[in-house]
Amino acid sequence: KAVRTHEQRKLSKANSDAMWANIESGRTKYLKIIESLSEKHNMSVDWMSGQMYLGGKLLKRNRTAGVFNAFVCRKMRERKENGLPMGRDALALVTKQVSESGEWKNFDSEDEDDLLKDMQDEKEMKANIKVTGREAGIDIENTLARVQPELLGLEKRTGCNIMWILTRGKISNSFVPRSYASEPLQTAFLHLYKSTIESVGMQTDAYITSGAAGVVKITTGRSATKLRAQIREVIWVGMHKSLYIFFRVSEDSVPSVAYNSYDAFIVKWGVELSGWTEGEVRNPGTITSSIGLAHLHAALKNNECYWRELTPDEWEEKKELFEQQVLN
DNA sequence: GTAGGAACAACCACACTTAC
DNA sequence: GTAAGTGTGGTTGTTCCTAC
Repeated sequence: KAVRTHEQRKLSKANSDAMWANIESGRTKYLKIIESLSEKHNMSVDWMSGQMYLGGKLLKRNRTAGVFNAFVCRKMRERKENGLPMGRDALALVTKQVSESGEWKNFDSEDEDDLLKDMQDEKEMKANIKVTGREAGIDIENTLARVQPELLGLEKRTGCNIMWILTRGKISNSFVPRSYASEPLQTAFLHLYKSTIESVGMQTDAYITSGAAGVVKITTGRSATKLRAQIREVIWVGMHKSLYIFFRVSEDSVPSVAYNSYDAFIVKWGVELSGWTEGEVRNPGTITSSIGLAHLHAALKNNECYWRELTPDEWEEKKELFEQQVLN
């Protein structure tokens, strides 16, 4: 067997080092671009990274376009140019017409090439520059479809046991959590933890995305506005009741809820909102996440978040703290 | 400062064929 | 057998703006 000379090894090492140095330098430039774009457009670095790594014309498509679709594409364009109504029924109508006429089957290969090229050009013109949940879901599906057979093969060859769990990163991700465990691992999970790998996956997903179990995604209506209104109402009614019960404050003299000067409000009235779920107490209008609103709404409905009277010691402590804050 | 609606963005359904 | 892909408008979710 030929052995590389000392010089050859040295040269190879130098080339390898240079390559990694270039890669690192490229990474640095890339990260700087991501950072500057996220700052410029006021988007998170995570979001911009997703767009940069996964989006644009490089976006992977696994299916080749067929002549049928290309012909539908051309017919739709002609329809638009002729000023015919488009609307959401237009595509259904055109696909039906194309299907019934069978015209698309009678092209020679040259015409077919033209059709496909036209559609390709159009696609290039309006390349998908945004990464959406759909793309992420497809990416996960395709990747797992490639990985899973490899893992099964590894199990067969070596006798090892494998399990994995894939969860969402945030509640708005549109793909579903999934998991896999080999047979012995499934049995072991059932005996040791009285739980299946699927349920562990689902629970983990719920914890990661919403921070607590039992949070249900809101899907109906203009929920944010409705929830905010309901939250405000429950808070106001609760405050009214507690001020009346504790201090006999009449309906006419009930203060408006001062979210922005909440500390001063506590010091003045000696009551506080206990069990607030979204950090510091603030105007529900500033809570932009629907899941955050749902959290708070559920807590108020379940009386986990409620108005309570401060004890004399607590009130005194709050007053002192507030005075110090004002002085500072 | 507060409340709520408007504007904007993202996602999905629709009929049909065919690549995978 | 399943789902991607063809274009548009309706629905849903988020952010911004205005009236009080």
